[in-house]
Parts: sequence; C-alpha cells; structure tokens
Amino acid sequence: MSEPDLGRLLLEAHRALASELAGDMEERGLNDVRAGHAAVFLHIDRRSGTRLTELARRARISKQGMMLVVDELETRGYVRRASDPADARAKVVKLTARGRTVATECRRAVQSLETRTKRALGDRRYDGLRDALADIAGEDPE
Amino acid sequence: MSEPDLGRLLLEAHRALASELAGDMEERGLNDVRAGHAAVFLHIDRRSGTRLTELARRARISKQGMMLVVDELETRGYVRRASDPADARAKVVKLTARGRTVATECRRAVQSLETRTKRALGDRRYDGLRDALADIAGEDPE
DNA sequence: AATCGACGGTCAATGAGATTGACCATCCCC
DNA sequence: GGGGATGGTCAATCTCATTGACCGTCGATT
Repeated sequence: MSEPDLGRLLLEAHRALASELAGDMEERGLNDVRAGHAAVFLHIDRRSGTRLTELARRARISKQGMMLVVDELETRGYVRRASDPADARAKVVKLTARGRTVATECRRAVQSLETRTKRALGDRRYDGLRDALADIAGEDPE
Repeated sequence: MSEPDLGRLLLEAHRALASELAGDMEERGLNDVRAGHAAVFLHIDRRSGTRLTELARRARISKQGMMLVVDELETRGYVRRASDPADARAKVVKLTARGRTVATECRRAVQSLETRTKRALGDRRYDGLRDALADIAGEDPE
C-alpha cells in the first residue's frame, strides 16, 4: 500500500495551496479575504456585475454556498446586491469601488500562486497534474 | 487564466474520490464507516493495537482530530481503548472482533479505489500525480 | 530522590468548505 | 392563464480538520 493514500494527498495539497494563498492575500493587505471569497472575485464581471446563480455556476458550487460567500463579502463592503431591472426575481451582485480594488489584488494573488506552482513543478508536470485531476474530478462514474 | 483554479480542481478531485470510496464502503456493507474512519483502519496494528498519538502521526492529522475519529469508532463498537501497561498515561486503541472484519474490508476498499484510479489514469500519469501532489503538499515533516 | 520539561490523552471551541431540503415569487412557453 | 423552470433565500447539516488549555505521568538531569 502506498504511503499516504491518494485522498489524503489531495487534501493536503489543497490545504497547502489554500494556506499559501491566504499568506499572499495578507501580504497584499487583504486580511479579511478568505480563499473561498476568491470564487467571487475571479468570476464576477467587473463592470456589470453577475447574478448569484451564474456566479455559483462559474465557481462550480451550489447557489446556497455562493449565498454565504456573497453575504460575507457584502458585510465587508466589497459587493452589493442590486435588483436586476430585466428580471424581478434576480439580483445582480456588483463590486463596490473597494471591491474592485480587492478583486484586482485577489486575481493577481491567484495568478501568482498558479504561476509559482507551475514554475515549481515544471510545465510538463503541472499540465499533467491538471489533466489527471480533471479526470478524477469529472470522469469517475461508478 | 486557466479554467478552474488549481485549488478548486484539487478539492473536486478529493470529493470525487471520497464519494466513490463511500459508495464502495456501502456496497461492502460498511454503511456507518466514513472515509475519515479509514485513517484508523489503515494505520492501526491489527493485533496489538496502536496508541492514539501514534495513529494521529501515521494518519498525519492532529491527535485531537484522531480523538474524534476514535470516539466514533468506539461508539460503533469497532475499536476500544485499553490502558497501556507500559505507560500509565497512554491508552492503546485496539480493534474489536467486529472492527477487525471492518478493517479488512476498509483496506480492500481503499486499495481497490487506488487500483482503479491507477488503471484509469495509467501508471505514468498516476505516479506523476502522486509525485506532483507530494511536492505541493510539502512532504517534509517540519 | 526531587524537579521539571516533554509527552499522552482529553475537553471545548472554532474554521473552512461544502451540501440538501424546503419555500416563494417571478418568468416564460404553450 | 396555467404550470413547470428559474432565482434567491432560510435552515439545518456534514466532513475534515484546527488551536488552545489542561492534567497526570514519564524520565532525564540535577
């Protein structure tokens, strides 16, 4: 049996990355932004804003999950919910002025982390990793 | 910017694997055994039992985390805590008769999942994956 | 032998990442 | 204009893990 099982390895790699991202964010002065918040900053339309459901779809989490994240971001003043004139059911999540700045930093932090990881592993291994992960995450029926 | 960020991919791969393992376990009649419980079954000495701290070390989680897992397993009657004659502070976690059976099934399930994954990815990509993950996770015990 | 730091186990609180189920209002197609 | 799909929300829960604080025992050093 191979040492740590694959699941464990996956989890540890995830945590390692998350904690490194958190460190990066803090260095950029984003001390109240969690890794999970990046899901919004990475996927929201900077100018026009994006609907919560659409955000959830892009980030690949449930809409309820996205709710929580948006709630927190709204409390912190980084986004606000505006009603959508085109659809009375819908609300558009929009970045505030502060939010726009933070979004930029956040995107840079994520980008920088991926770049560093890619450099550390080497292009070939990095690509192979993404590829293998996508396979496991997506194409594992029973 | 690459599609889902690496962290997301890691998380999704982990969940996919975990849920598949859960399915396997259930098929084997282990419907009250979670993926996390495998940490014990995979690392405990079948005959002599193992100390909680040692289990935690092997599974690479905190001793408090291992406490919870052992608590649950004890409630379910799969392990029991016996005091260690060699050290009055210590307790030895031992498999019960039922626990031994479950441990066997559990090891098989994990083994089978890894084998299937390895087959699905191919040896080279599987090895590359483990290697890259270990790198990211920062395999050194600090 | 007494001391004192390290270790083993426990309790309590918390965090981060998610989920499912249930609801209601609105939308849009037929 | 009915009725199923969609958008948002509330509430409850799950899993994997953490840190901090404590207490009793161990054992190496005086």
